[in-house]
Amino acid sequence: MKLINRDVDYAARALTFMARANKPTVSVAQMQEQVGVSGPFLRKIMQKLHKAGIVHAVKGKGGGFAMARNPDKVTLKQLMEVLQGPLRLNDCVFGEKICQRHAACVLRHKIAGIESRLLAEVAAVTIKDLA
Amino acid sequence: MKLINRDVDYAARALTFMARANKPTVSVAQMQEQVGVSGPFLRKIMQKLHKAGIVHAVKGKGGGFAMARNPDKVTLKQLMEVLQGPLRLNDCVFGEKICQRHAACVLRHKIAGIESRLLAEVAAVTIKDLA
DNA sequence: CAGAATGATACCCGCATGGTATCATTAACC
DNA sequence: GGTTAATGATACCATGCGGGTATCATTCTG
Ligand code: FES
Ligand code: FES
Repeated sequence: MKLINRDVDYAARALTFMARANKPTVSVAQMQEQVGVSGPFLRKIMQKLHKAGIVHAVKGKGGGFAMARNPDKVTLKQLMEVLQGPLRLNDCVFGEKICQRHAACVLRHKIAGIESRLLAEVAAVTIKDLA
Repeated sequence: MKLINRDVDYAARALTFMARANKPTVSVAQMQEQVGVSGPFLRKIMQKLHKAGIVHAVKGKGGGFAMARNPDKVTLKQLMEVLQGPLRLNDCVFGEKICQRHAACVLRHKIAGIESRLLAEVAAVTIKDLA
């Protein structure tokens, strides 16, 4: 089981790079070597971050990306939500509709507790912490 | 992201069923309806639990499975380890060999902390709790 | 207008997950 | 001893998805 996937991992590195760079904009070309991933792939990730409002983008020559908020306002949890969907550990293997046990299911209850504590932990990690 | 997969889910239900049944052995045929899964599939799971020493098995007519330990000695963590491998949240996306940053990587550090706390939580949930 | 950058999308591929089928083995019961 | 009911072992299949590439459109600078 992986807590984070590659998208999140690369995003975290790209953002820490940007946070340290302290330039108005950083292009994918400038980041890709440090981050260790191909250009097109990193672009796709950055585009998602852009749509989510975590970075803003400047098109055209001399353009690139820049953080839209302070590094201590971007959490690992946010990246996970944007790049791999909301964290739902306690997904019932059956659809909720089908499963009659859903409300009473003890296992699901236990896992829900674990999930909420885990969420608090990933929400506490910010880009600033990583940079 | 799923914390547990179907195997673990079904195993948990089958074991709680067995814990409540309080019979010398329980056959797959007796469990499959309650657990809500096809016979062959449940058998495969039970066989893994058997290899892992969590249940013991009695072959032949009138046979079946029984818990090898007390329900409060079987944890969710054990089931996860047996049925979906050890929990390693902080798997580096690169191989450890390749990745120079590995030792220093702050993200990996943070995740390692989260992982150890999560492990403690799943180790605290036992079949007895579910039954 | 040319070139450098992102935006949007479509496609591809390998593999883990989830599930089925088949045959072998063992034990109970008549 | 033969039949039947159970597990043991294994091989097979299928589908989704994570991870990655390719392509074209758009926008800005100079
Ligand atoms: S089985 Fe659906 S919630 Fe427990
Ligand atoms: S990138 Fe390999 S450990 Fe951080």
